[in-house]
Amino acid sequence: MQTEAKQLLLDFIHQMIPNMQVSSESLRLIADKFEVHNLSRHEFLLKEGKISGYYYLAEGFLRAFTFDSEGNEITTGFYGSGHVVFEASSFFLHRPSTESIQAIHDCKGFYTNFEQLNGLFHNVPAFREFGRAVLVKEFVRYKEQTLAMINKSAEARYADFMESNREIFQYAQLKHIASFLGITDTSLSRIRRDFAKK
Amino acid sequence: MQTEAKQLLLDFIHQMIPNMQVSSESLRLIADKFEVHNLSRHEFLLKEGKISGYYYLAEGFLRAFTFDSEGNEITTGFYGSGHVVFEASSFFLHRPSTESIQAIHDCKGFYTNFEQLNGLFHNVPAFREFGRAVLVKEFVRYKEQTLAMINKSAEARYADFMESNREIFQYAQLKHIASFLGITDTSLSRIRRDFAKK
DNA sequence: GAAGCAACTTGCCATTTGACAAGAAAAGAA
DNA sequence: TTCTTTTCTTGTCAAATGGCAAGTTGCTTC
Repeated sequence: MQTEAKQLLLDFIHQMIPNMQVSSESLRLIADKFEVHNLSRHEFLLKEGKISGYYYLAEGFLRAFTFDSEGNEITTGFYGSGHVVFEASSFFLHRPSTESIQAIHDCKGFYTNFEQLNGLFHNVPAFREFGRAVLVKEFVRYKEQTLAMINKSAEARYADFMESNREIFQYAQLKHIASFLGITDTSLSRIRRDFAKK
Repeated sequence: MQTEAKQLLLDFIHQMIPNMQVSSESLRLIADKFEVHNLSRHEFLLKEGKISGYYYLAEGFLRAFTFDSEGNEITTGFYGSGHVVFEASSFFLHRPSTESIQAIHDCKGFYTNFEQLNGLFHNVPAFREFGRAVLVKEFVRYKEQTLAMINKSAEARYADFMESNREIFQYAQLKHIASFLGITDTSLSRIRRDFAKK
């Protein structure tokens, strides 16, 4: 069902492994193991304490967050269309997640779990390559994000965020962007005031 | 040369993919692509601006660091024996590293680069699985480390670090541990004073 | 061993940052 | 639409944190 909608997923797979031929039989096997999963704004893809699945986000925006030692909600990531979204520790170790992931805009995508994904790795060689490419992409992305927290000032991180995430910036709340940048909403407000002056 | 020394590497590979049979021919291929690489204390495995390789640390201790926007050195990771050490962004994207990696104790290990590793992935199927396992392990490790920075207080992170890294704690300088924990050496000193009181 | 250097601790002070609160603006519900 | 709730901004204030400097300890090197 909804196989035509899954074309988005198959296109994405092809795009992640451009050098590999994938038979239509393999594509069918892959599409079968993902199910259409849409979210409306504020709905959760993953709740703290649950075990993360593997979600290809075809359309919409998501936000991951956790809590600091004083109980403040801290945003750990934003995701736009074209990303595979999962919480690595929870997904690979089958452990309860300390992060939650929530839609900040209506989302369309395709969902699967560890077992199904492992089955595909086993049965569809080209899909292993896809899995590896996703892993590399997300690891690199996460390292760059965390290193920027060290290397750049809050002002610079804010400027970069606005610049390279124009779309997400439209939908995310400022308080969520603030905690993502490692500051409070108060401080972000002051940074924005100073930016506006120039 | 030094093939007998490389047994440590081969043992490690076997341990990372316990369910797979690897022919002795394959093992030879793998061992050939790694070269023995030892470091004395204070020597660099990777310098900022260079492109990261792939290093299996058989013995010794390493420290990764970068600089914040005010020029302070910030330690981003410690590594003990049994770890594969590389800077993900630099290694996978062939880009100059923003981190440096330095020995904090004499090290023995085995080194290779992206091209050699890719060749192995191509020629030795079981090694692909090893590469994937390493990637998962390091990604999970890094996520847990960065989430702990949010979820736990500096005191708790210090207690955890002492508890689960007794060996590294022996060799690492307190100022390096301090920046790893996200605080200054001054603050760590005060935390230690308070810990000692109880 | 002695001298020199680096690491660690501690006190004092300045500054940044966040907490809190009040008001304005925007978004959502009825 | 109007009412209600949430978000955002801005001010004041308090507190945590870091910078700096001095003193001590412990390594290293000659």
